[in-house]
Amino acid sequence: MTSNAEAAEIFLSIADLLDLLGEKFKPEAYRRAARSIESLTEDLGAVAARGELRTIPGVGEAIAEKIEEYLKTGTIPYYERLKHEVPPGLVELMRLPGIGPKTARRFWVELGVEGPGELRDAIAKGRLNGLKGFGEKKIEQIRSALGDPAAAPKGGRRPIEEVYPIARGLVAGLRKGADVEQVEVAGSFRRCRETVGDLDILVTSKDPARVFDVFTGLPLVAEVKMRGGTKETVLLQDGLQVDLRVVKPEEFGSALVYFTGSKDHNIRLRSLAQDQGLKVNEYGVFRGDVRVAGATEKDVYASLGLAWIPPELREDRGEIDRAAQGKLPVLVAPTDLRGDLHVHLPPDARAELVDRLVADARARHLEYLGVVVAGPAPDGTTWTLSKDTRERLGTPGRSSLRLFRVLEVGFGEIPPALASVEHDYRILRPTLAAPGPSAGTKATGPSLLIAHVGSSVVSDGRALAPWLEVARTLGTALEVGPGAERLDSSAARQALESQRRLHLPTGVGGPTDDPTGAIALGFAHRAAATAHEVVNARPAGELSIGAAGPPRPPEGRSHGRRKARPGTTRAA
DNA sequence: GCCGTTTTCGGCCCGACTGTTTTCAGTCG
Repeated sequence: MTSNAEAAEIFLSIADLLDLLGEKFKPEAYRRAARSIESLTEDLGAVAARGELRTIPGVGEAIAEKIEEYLKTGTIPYYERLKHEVPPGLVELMRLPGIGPKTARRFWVELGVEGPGELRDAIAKGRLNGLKGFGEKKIEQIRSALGDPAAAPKGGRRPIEEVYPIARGLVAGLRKGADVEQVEVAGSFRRCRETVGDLDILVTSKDPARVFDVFTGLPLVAEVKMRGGTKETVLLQDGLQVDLRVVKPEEFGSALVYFTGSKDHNIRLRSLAQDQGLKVNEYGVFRGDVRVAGATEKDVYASLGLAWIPPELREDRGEIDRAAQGKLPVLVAPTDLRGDLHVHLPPDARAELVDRLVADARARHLEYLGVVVAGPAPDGTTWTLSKDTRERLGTPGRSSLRLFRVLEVGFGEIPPALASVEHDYRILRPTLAAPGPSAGTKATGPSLLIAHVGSSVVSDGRALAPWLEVARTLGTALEVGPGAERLDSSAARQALESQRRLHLPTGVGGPTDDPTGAIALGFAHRAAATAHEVVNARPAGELSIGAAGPPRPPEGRSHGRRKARPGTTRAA
């Protein structure tokens, strides 16, 4: 069994091992290839079958060859060889905070230390004393990293929906307590990646010291790891690391670009700048010593001849070329959403709850709601909305809000208990088993279907394919957003590539701090979805879920495909 | 190892911070 994720893992491991062997540029080359492979929307095998491995950014002759080996045999001889050269414990050492490849390598070469246990011994025996570059503090730092496994997680990403309320809380705390002008959470959080490793918060303020004081005093903050003049790093109580940076107003835009990333996007921006005789860093865009942009992101991109690029697209997947050509897609905006076809109410919903839902929908200028009137309860039984609730929903007063009745069912026959429930639309909630050949064929009838497919099913590109086929046959849209039952952004991109429309949940009627709607929109942006490709961006009278127009090509490098050099088959 | 529409060789992002340093190396993001 091979997979993109596993291949990416292997290349990351190769990079670590090369680091430990003291290689200079190869590790970064392997990491870049790993990042590209990981963000691929297509199975590596399929790319290889077309002979297009080398169109993947960062994949050249040598790595393409290794991918072929991996696909054929499930392993890479070069990797196996490296593993024999480097003791496995060294990789563990390198993952400890404060120890990088150079330091781990020195322990290995100079002290014969091959892992955490041996390093602990070496420290206890005083073998680090007198070693050049190792003073008391450094040794103590390493000792505590070795003794404290909780200090180890350099990695450990968590789902964005989990981090969302934390980020909001921190921003609110800063706004309330300190004299801050602009505040923005950057990093992969801003790009709305499915998982977030840490938070990067940028602020402008006339009083940085006060900002740090306020921040340190926030209840969520457990420990200050580092504090300088412009930057503070803290650990929250749950272990999440947060970097706070105070920047000057004239630098805010360039800092935001820089810290929003992605890394590959930034690298490409800089090389584009170099071509134009410009230099980009977090302080601005410079021609010589003259700042030509920096205060806003728009200025920064404009100074490079680019349209502003939405954060969710900044992954070096051709967005920079598109921005240069003025061909960026117009992404679906919150104001494009005209309804929400997937709203749940408990069967015994109190009147206030129903009224609040309707009021919230109006406040958001939604034109219609699809309320689930019947469906499966968590205990496996079925439930239907109470008569009271239905009547209350059915009398939206003078508002023009239109209501649809939605039935939520699995694939196949409608259960007898629900057969008599009147409905306008259906939501299909597939079981986690792969759909069979005849799955869903009975689910015809009312015009509009939304599949509620688990991303646990679809996280692997190949597992999604049969679902997309079913969705195509039935003409359903697919719901995108956070949580195990919706498509993540990569699955959403594939759905769009197979001409499916998306449904975006809005969180209407839910708690005000519910991030579902914002994250769903972010995922849709990562998939480069336009309003035309979102079913609930259509007016109530024109709801149709069929194909979203002409097929879109898979994303990739847009700047021409490089031809493989003939006759230069050099090994790594 | 990758990359390039001025390059097939010679670059490879770059700055803050820390600790150990009389000028810098390593880590981190």
